[in-house]
Amino acid sequence: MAPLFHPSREDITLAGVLSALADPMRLRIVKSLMQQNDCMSCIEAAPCPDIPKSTLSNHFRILREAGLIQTTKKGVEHRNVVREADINARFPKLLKTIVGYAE
Amino acid sequence: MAPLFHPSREDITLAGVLSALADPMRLRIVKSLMQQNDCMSCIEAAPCPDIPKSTLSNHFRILREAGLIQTTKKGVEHRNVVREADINARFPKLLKTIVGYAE
DNA sequence: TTCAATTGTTCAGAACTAGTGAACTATTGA
DNA sequence: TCAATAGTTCACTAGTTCTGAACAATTGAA
Repeated sequence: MAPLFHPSREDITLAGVLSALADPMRLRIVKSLMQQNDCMSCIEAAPCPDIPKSTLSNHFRILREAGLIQTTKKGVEHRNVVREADINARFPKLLKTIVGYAE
Repeated sequence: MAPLFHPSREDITLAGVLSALADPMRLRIVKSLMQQNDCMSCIEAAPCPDIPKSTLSNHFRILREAGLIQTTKKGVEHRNVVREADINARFPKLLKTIVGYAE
């Protein structure tokens, strides 16, 4: 399987971050990942259980390619964590401000 | 002609604001409107002169419907201004943080 | 080893959205 | 009355998103 793509810190763009977070489901995923202070599988981080997994997989790909999350394979599941340091280095306070308004 | 639609302050959503600002052209429009401290016509606020006017009109509609700008007719042109007070009331610091990172 | 269960990706088609030229409306000034 | 200007609306095309189905990888049990 092709390795999962993650942009380097410098390649994280404002437009990419904003459009990734503009989707309510993705914003809730990021919020729960940040609250967890730990890695979560895609299913654990999903905001509700009845989302088709192809849809969920797509949302995680968008978050990953925007540079918002880091995904590593661990056994059968993918562990996800928010790249807070990278986002904060690039756009200080942006992530906290936006996620703070997430329901 | 139908009057231009503007959402009330309470109807401004985070997702609407983020997806409106996720487009680089719209973000630049908002930034130049904020720097101007005055109303601007659509053409004045456009980031470059060769944008088709239907495209420009569409971007202004999206900004308007997201609650980011207030548009009023004045003679032959439309004067636009950012609804800073409304956005700040709804999502304090959000606008300034995002626009601060606009190129 | 083999098989089933679990987690997630990829593919393809349907539904939706965005960009744009052309036609249109409204206002102004000559 | 006519031309010029500023925007909107329409229709078409191109591209994106959502989703079910098929697939791949890992694990644990028989």
